[in-house]
Amino acid sequence: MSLAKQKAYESVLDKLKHFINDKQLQPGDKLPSEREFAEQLGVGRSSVREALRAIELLGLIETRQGEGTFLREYQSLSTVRVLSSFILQEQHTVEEVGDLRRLVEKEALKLAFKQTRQLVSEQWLQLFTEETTFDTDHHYLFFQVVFKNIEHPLLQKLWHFLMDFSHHTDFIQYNKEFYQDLIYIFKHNTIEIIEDLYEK
Amino acid sequence: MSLAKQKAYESVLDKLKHFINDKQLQPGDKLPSEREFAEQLGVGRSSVREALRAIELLGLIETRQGEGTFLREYQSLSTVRVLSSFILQEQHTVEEVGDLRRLVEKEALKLAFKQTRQLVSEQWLQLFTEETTFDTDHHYLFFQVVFKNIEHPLLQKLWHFLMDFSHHTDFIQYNKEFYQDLIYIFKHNTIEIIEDLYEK
DNA sequence: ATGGGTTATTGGTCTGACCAGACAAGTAAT
DNA sequence: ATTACTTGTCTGGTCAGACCAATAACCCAT
Repeated sequence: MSLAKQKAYESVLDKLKHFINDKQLQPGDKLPSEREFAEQLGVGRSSVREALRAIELLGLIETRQGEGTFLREYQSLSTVRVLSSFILQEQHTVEEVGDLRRLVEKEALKLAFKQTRQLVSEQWLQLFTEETTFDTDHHYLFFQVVFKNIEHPLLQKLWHFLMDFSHHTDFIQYNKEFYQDLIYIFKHNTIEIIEDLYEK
Repeated sequence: MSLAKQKAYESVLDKLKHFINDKQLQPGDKLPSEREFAEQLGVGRSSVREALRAIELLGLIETRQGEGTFLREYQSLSTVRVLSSFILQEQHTVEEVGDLRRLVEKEALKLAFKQTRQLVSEQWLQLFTEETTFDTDHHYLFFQVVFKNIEHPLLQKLWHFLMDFSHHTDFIQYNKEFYQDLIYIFKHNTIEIIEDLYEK
């Protein structure tokens, strides 16, 4: 039926995906050489390269001439840099990304509240010094604490992605009270208040 | 100093960026052919292809054999989709995807409640016939109504993606009462109840 | 053991070839 | 004149081979 014929480089990506999965490869591990992989899959080396270049641009792999191709820790920064350099201001998506980011943050806060309420609030307090500036970087650190303490890699990755996007397009604006309220809530209040905090 | 020598396909991407900018190309417009572009830039066609394949994977362009390469409307989540197919290889994420899906659905419900409460509940009622089965397909239709009525493409795309994933890995199980409760809430209650419904 | 040169391997790049899909112009049949 | 077919020429899709550049592995002389 309506099966769009898959391109060679796309099938290479699928195979690569399986390969990584089967061999349980970790970041830093070496992938097969381009020539070897091409022969294994029965495709041309150029097709393998197209696939590798694509995910290299995504920051998923790193290639070193003379050495090989290596799995990399996901660096969403590079992705965002590439994307935002192509996408000139799409106004509505910027806003929508912000919505989604706040949504994810809120849910993460609730998880943190349930799971590691005490631990998080302690680490938060350490973030505040005399000269704390409440900019995007501070926001990042603040929620970094949250995501590091909850067990939810997917939520964390999504958040990172959304943060990077915001970083390059918009500024994150919460006032000082927002963070102070959160700390107070974690110390004294109940979880329902978090919802209220985000309703405004 | 620290100029890491740029790869050919990366310089192609830069040039392409400028090209799009200079010519003020819009989504749907045609890019130069691979051969022509290669000659213009003084690089091989394979390098041009590596660049194009990379941003094709990002969903920035669309190629049609025999016709050419065309600029595409930016699909912000196509990136996430690609990344996810690589990142979501760990087993424990099936559950996490479910979490995220419920999160998105809940937020969408709240939006729908605020924006098009009446319209949604009317359309919901039409979904229930005598022989309604409460399976994944029904769940899809039920929330399809929600997402079609709220103005949030990003949330909608993310939900679609998560639904696709759930479809292939897990089944979505809510009992009949869940949907009936929602309809009742939209008719008679206040928005806070939605939160309660998801807490159980 | 150590240093240095040689060799093999890997990615980086280009070229040329051929296939397949799309399309327009030209041509033959009606 | 209209229609249907053929052909040429665009386009991307793919492959094989060649060569360069950088690194790693090896071997040998010291």
